[in-house]
Amino acid sequence: MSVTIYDIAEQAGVSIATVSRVFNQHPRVSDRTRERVFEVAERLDYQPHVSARSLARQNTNLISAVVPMMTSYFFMEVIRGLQDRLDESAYDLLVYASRTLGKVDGQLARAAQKGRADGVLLCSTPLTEKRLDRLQTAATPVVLVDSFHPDVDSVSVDNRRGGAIAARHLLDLGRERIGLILPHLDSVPARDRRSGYFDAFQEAGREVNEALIVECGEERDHGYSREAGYEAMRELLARGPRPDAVFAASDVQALGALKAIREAGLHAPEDIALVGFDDIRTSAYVGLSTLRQPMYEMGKLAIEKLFRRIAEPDRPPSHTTFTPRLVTRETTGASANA
Amino acid sequence: MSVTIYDIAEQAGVSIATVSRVFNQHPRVSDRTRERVFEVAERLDYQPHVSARSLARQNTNLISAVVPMMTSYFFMEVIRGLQDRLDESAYDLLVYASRTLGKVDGQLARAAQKGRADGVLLCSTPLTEKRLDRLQTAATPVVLVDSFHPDVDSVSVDNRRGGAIAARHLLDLGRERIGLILPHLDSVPARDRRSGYFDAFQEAGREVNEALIVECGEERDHGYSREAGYEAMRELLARGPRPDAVFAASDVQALGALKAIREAGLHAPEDIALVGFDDIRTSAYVGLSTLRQPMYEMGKLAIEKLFRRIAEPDRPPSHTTFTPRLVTRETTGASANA
DNA sequence: GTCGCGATTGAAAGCGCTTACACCCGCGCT
DNA sequence: AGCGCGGGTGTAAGCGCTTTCAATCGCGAC
Repeated sequence: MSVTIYDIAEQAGVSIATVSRVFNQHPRVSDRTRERVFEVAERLDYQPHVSARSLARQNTNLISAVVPMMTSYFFMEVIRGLQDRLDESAYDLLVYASRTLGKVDGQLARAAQKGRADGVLLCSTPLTEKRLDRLQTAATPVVLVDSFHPDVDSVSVDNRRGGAIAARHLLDLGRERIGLILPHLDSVPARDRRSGYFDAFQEAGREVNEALIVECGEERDHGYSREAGYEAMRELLARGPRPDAVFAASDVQALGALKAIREAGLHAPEDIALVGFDDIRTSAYVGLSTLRQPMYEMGKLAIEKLFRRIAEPDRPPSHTTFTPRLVTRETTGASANA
Repeated sequence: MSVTIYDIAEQAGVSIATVSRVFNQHPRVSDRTRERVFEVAERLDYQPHVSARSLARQNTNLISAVVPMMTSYFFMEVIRGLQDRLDESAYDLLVYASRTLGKVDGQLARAAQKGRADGVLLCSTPLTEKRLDRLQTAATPVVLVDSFHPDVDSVSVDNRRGGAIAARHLLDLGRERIGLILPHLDSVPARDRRSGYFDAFQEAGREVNEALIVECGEERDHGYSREAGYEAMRELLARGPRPDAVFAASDVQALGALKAIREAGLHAPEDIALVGFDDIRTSAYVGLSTLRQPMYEMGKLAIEKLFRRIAEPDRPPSHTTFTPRLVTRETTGASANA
């Protein structure tokens, strides 16, 4: 049906081996033959068949990225980083996204199926032993993004440190009653940010007031939602002596919290200083102080690491941790400049 | 190296054909053999090799999506729709994203390469004859998203109608001097929204005042940026008798415009009513009136159409146009309720 | 004039799977 | 007893490409 190397070989009067060599830039092909082959290929509008090539070469030039909750700005940016790096290579990107963490194992299975891709990027997903097993029997190179395992390459953010920076910032402002709004604690980053919050108090020689901590029980989006933040803030305001500062472990929640604050007739930062985490787009717009992660760079680096591992499967695992950067805006008293 | 059907055939005491049949749910396999094969496969941890299967079957179970400017919320949602629909199928998604329209042809070439994918989704990209040619010689089924060509399936939004609705809304508010902020006019949706704006004036028997139309010349993101909107609004304010309403052809621009309005000491909607287009996340948050497109549904439907076309390559092209829905919020006088 | 060598090329064996075709077998019929 | 039939299975020919190995051809060196 469609044109193959056989057609080209025939019309160019050479063997298919030679045609293949031409397309693979094999050095030992005479210039004359090369030109002839190219000429015929052009004329017939030849395109190599990807699957055939993959089968013969035993590689796919494909990278799969498993990305739960891709809706978030975080992953958008990460993926942008991936793409930009991949653009410079011959690899294409297979995206396995899902709304829930529950589907991750299914996606991972598909992503790492034999002959599917040359490498897998696993994002924001704890690497259980079972998952590791699957990946190892599949012998697929993996890089973890926003997650950690000692035996596997990873690119992540020091969420704990970030949490500490956030809490510290609020402490530095002289606030006394600093609340904490958390997503569902199944989320590893959430737990780490929480730990950081505790760290900051400890360092400052202050006691954490557990009454000021609210965890969203919501399943949907793991509690990473505006609504969850809104409810949490209302809860916090209802509970009793009101906080004079709040660290929301994600920006979407912080935005919900901000709404609750305003509805209560209060103001940020005067009545309640507010810090989020992530630096999503809206944050800049509304002047929310937050912790920014180098998402784009993480994406680029992840691909970089994956390439390195594909090239040298036996190199020791490498881990990179970025420290999130505090971005102070109106909600903690910086003057407007968004 | 890794386990193949030969290994299974050997250990199960059958031929490779039978093993293959078992995995393809071929009806004519005795229950006993089937069980034996499954048992061995399980034990050896067998996984079919994707490329080999693709080559033999001449299909890939892959769909490629070419998505310029994926950063936008619009595409996030579209992709979410794609994913949700694909999840129910055996297909995986290949994403070709790029920041600029300039790379689209390269991406399209890769996306539609022979043996790469069973179908292509081309988003927000005018289908030139050259592109159509390439796709037709590749014989790859295509569905256009947010773009139109009579010969090819498409799912799109009636941008012209949307533009008219927006302008009409402002006219209905009794505004006299209604400005228009446009992205770069290379963008087809931008041109259509502009036409709609003209339509509304015509219908209302009113004259368009060209002095109130500003087009962003910016190349980056095709002028779909906050900065572009900001500059455009300042330009508009500087030009002379100031508008009492503005239709910004995209929300990001509208947000920039809103900032410029506030900086000028003015208020929306009192001094200047503002309508955007897209309903990005931040819009709900800041109370920007806008036109909402059913992005998620578009994604789902696009896949649906692609599947249908893959199944029946010769069916006549089908076109679906969604009409964007006006969402009125504070910037055109609705009371706060975000 | 012959030999050896490197540069070119072709033949053919895969890569792992699907599938058309043929074969075998046991069954119910006549 | 002989026949046709259909379920269950194996054989083998691809799918379109890569790559090893060997063959061929000049060409300069002897």
